[in-house]
Amino acid sequence: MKLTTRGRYAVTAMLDLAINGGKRPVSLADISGRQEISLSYLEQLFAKLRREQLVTSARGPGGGYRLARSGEEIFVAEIIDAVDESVDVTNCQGKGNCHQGETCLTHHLWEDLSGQIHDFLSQISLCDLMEGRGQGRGHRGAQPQDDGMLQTLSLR
Amino acid sequence: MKLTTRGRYAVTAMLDLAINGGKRPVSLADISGRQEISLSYLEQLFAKLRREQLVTSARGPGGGYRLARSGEEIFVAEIIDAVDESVDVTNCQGKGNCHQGETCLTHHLWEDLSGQIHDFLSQISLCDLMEGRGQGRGHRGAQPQDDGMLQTLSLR
DNA sequence: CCAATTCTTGACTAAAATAGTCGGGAATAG
DNA sequence: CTATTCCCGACTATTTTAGTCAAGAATTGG
Repeated sequence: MKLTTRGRYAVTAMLDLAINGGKRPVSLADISGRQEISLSYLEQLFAKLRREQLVTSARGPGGGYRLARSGEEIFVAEIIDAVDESVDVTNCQGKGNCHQGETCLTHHLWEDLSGQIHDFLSQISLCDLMEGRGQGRGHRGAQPQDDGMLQTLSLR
Repeated sequence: MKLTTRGRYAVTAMLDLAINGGKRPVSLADISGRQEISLSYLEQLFAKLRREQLVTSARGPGGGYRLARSGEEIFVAEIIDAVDESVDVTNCQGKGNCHQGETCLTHHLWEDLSGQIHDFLSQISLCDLMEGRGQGRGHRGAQPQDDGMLQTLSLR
């Protein structure tokens, strides 16, 4: 798992698609204009998103992209995975050249940690983002004093 | 918030410090050897970690670095923040040039999302990582079939 | 005091990733 | 037809990452 501006672009574009995509597909030119992302760069991102079956495309006038599934079924982790190839944690995998197991230990720890972040982002759907809160289906019962999306996540 | 190999290096190094640092400080040369990270690169990272008061240093023979606090009180988010300056989400901040509020909307959403990841990583301490599980103080009661650190995080 | 050790700092470099450009296509709606 | 839009590959500029080098300051052990 990796978290860069590229992933942000992709999430932003998908969110734009979720918001502005009704009956008709949305053209990249539109997204480019609204989100101020270079058109050609969007093309590259959407090539990947399409390969991962997160969007479908339609050519010709009035064409564009639409979400391949409903916003509830598309999760942030999928989007980031599609465009950001994950970091390689591989210094010593398989080769057994890690002396006292130290290197392998920390590698596994990191893998586990990024796995947890991944799981976390797998619970936040585009729909959750649209509704203005990010905690997805791992919900806590709504508190009375909930004030939108800026509360912290509770992990109880 | 940003998540790159650089942050991984820092977490790994801090973990090494937590594991191998008892009474005596640990030299960067040692960490470099164990974790296979270039010494000079470690120096740069530790300069930042020191500035953020996550470690203390001692010069001279037998010198090195030690954690500034106990492992329970140092959280992954702090480490990553110290070395990875966060991404700038700023396309239109303040200037009010975001037309229908669209751009600002997604920017805020992203800020919130990365804020949540930040909060999440703020709950995982070095100690948690050492003990072989990453879920920090937001713990669930230990299940009988818990098998180390590779279980997924439960968000119930 | 001396010498080896270790941190401290800054400047520099190489390699990789990111962001963006360009030009030519192919499909398709009107 | 033709304008629109996706599609694709190659190319480039910029930034970030990772690593190098060199000089210097503090400190410990002998």
